[in-house]
Amino acid sequence: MQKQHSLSKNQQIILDLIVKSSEPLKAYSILFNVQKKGINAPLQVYRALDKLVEIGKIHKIESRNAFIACQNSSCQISKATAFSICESCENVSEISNSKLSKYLANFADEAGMKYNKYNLEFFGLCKKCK
Amino acid sequence: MQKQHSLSKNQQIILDLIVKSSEPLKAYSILFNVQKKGINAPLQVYRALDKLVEIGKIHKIESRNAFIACQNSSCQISKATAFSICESCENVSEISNSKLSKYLANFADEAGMKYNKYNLEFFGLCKKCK
DNA sequence: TAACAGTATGTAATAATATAACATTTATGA
DNA sequence: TCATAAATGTTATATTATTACATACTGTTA
Ligand SMILES: [Zn+2]
Ligand SMILES: [Zn+2]
Ligand SMILES: [Zn+2]
Ligand SMILES: [Zn+2]
Repeated sequence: MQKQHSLSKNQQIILDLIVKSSEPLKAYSILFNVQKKGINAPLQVYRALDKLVEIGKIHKIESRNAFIACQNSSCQISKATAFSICESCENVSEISNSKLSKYLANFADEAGMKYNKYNLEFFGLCKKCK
Repeated sequence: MQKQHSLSKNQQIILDLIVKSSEPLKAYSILFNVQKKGINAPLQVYRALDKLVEIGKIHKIESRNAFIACQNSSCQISKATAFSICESCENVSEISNSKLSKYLANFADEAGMKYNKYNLEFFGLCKKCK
C-alpha cells in the first residue's frame, strides 16, 4: 500500500469541484467557483492544483489548460496519461487501455532516452458529434 | 503533390528564426527577436505561428508553450506528432517512428471515436543528463 | 511539552501567454 | 478589373501562471 495523502482544506475543496464537474475546468473558473468557500487568490488555486496533479488525483489537459479528475483508481497512471478530446463539444475522457500503456512504456525503453512520464492526447469527434 | 504554401513575409521571418534555433522558442521570445525586422506586436507573431502550425512547418510543444520546427519532411505528420522532452536540459526532439505512428493510428481506429490528430509527449532525461 | 521540519495558507503584485476588435493592404484567380 | 481570401498593422484587453514575503498548521522526535 502506498501512503494515503490526506488532503488539506483547499486541496479538498478544489478536488471536490473538479470531481463533480462533467468537463475539464480551468484555473480561473475554479477560482470563481470556490470564492464562496474562502479561496480568494489564483495562487491558492494553482498550489492546490499542483499538489493534486502531483499525487495523481487530477490531470492537466495540456492542450486546453484545464484540469480533469483522474478516472482511474491507479496512482501510477498519473505518469502515463492518455486522453481523447472532442474538438466539437470539448468533451474529454481519460483512456485506460493496458495494451496502449504497455506499448508506450516499452517504446520508451527502446529509445535511447530514459523516460519517466508520457502524455498522449487524441483529437477528433466524439460519438455525439460525428 | 500537395499545394506548396508560399509563405508570407512575417511567416517566413518567424519560420527562419525557429528553424535555426536549437531549442523550442516561446512566442514572446520570438517577438523580441524579430522586432528588428519590423514585427512589433504579439498578434503578428501568433498569427504567423498559427499558420505555420496549420501547414505543418512547426509544432507546438503543448507542455512548454513553445514552438519547434518540424524535423520530418512529411506534411502528414503534423497531425500525428510525438516528442521526447528532457526534463533537465529541456532539449526537445521530434520522434519519427513508423511503428509508433502506425500503432497510434490503429489505436485510434479501434476506439469508438473518429480521431483526426494526436500529440504525444514523452518526458525523461536525455543521454547527456542521465 | 518543546523544538523542529515540512507542508500549507494568505495576500499583493506582477509576469507570461494569448485573443478581440477594427482598419487597411496585398495576393490570387475568375 | 473585379471579387475574394489571406495577410498585415495597431491598440487594447483577456487569460494563464508565478514571485515574493509573511504567517500558520501538522506531524515527528527529543
Ligand atoms: Zn488518471
Ligand atoms: Zn463531441
Ligand atoms: Zn513534424
Ligand atoms: Zn537533457
